Amino acid sequence: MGRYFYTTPIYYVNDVPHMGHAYTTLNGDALARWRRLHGDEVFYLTGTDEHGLKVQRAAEQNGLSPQEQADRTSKRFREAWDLLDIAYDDFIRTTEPRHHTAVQTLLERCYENGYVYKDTYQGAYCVSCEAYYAEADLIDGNCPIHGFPVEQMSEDNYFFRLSAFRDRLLEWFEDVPDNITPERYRNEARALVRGGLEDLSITRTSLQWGIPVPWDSKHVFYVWYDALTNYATAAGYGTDEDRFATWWPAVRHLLGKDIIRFHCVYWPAMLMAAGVEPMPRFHVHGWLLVSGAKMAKTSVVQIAPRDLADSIGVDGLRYSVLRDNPFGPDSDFSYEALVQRCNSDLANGLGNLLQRVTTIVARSDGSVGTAPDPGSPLAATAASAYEATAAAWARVQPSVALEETWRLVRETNEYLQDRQPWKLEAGAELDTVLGDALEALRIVAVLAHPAIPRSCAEVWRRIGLDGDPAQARLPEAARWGQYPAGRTVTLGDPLFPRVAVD
RNA sequence: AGCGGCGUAGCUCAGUCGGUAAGAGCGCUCGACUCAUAAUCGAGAGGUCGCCAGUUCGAUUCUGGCCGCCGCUACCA
Repeated sequence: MGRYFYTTPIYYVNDVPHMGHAYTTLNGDALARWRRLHGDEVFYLTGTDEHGLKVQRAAEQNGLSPQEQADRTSKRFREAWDLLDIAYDDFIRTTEPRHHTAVQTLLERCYENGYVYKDTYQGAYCVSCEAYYAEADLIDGNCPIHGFPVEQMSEDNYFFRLSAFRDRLLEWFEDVPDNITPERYRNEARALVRGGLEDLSITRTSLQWGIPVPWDSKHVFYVWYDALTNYATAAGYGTDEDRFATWWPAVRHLLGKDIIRFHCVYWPAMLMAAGVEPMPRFHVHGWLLVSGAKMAKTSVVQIAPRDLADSIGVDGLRYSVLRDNPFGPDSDFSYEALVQRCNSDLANGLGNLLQRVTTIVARSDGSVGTAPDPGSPLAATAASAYEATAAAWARVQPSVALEETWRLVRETNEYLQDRQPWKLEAGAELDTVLGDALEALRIVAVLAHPAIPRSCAEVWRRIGLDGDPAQARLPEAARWGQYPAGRTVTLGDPLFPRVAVD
């Protein structure tokens, strides 16, 4: 039995949930469900990042306290994930006491180990923004937001000695060939390390909405170092060392490519500085693009998951997102493509298959299901579909996994076309053909469960099985021949109604 | 500019650690079927695997160059 601790980034509460957030969260949910199907111990973590200047600002604008602002937006993320059937095991908020404890513990260890020191931070400061800007961000020497001249300011900050970790980080890359996948992002992360690392300022005195530095209460930790630590917090760091020892070695971070630097360079260095082992593993994905524009930063095209789920269904959305957007490269995201995928794979494919099988069963033998043929030609298809599906999930390629699973759907349709059960008289041959089709549906319901849990449970129910495919245990559950004769099969409304294109 | 990535059928994408591997789905054309959600099944058309050169018995797969697109370049999560 394995152990898997999957994480999403924690989402910043100055923004409401959109498909960019949902993409990472759905992939994590499906991966977690796939592992649970194997009886593995799984801990799936998501949450919200609630400190920092932007939250303080948003709160002021809305006439709220920062905590109220955080409460309000954090709730919207939980609602979005509940709507999408995200089975998270923990939802962490960085304003929780357990997180304060973990951040203070982790960074105090870094401090005690000599990797944190006080120095003066100097930079271009915009008084209106109350924020520093890098020279490159300035527009003709002016603040990019207000257009006013910036001032050279300086303040005392604590710095993290990132520069001390270059060699150890490179050793980590050397020792762990799959520390970051896909490989393209591993290369990018390694290039960042090789390119040279400068120390980082990790505290602020100009800001109140943050976690206080334990050895110097005038400072709060800068929000990134607060945020990254959430993964350790949730595993029990600083509050439950036994629990931490159990889960930390199993940690796998899912993240978008835009935050590689923070996750794949800064975070491992912080862990090294604090003496935490081992290093996490990282699974990095690209962006969903809408007409070539990154969804997360193009406010006009921000799409709320709810709006899509309303028109194509929760499982329609889950399936399409996972199937059509390979985990790794950037991919195009469009409503038309979602609808197309729902109609072809779900309505015409799985849904229609279920409908034709249950219809024929309902017309014969009083709706009672029959047993499959141990020597069915579909047995080999089911076996290879499972193997290929499992291999793809293991490589963190949900789109490929679903493609492989759907081979069984397709070949079952071919099989029915070939045997023409609607022409057969009641008897052994008809029983065998229907038994085979029901068995194929049973196996598909298990293999597809990570992507479309709700629909698979309904398939399970309609073919007369007890419980839920979530309770099935792979790889045994994929073995051909387990559908029991004598169950009552239910004919219902189409499982996935076709979606109109407009 | 430096560093990094991407470029495979109309579309969305797999794949090749160099050799019968040029693939899938969708879309399209023709045909079959009618149990089923105008669904299903079969056949077919469609690509010099961005361009050029090199290494090799052989490259889409390796190396170099070029073209096109994109990301990062540090305190904006």
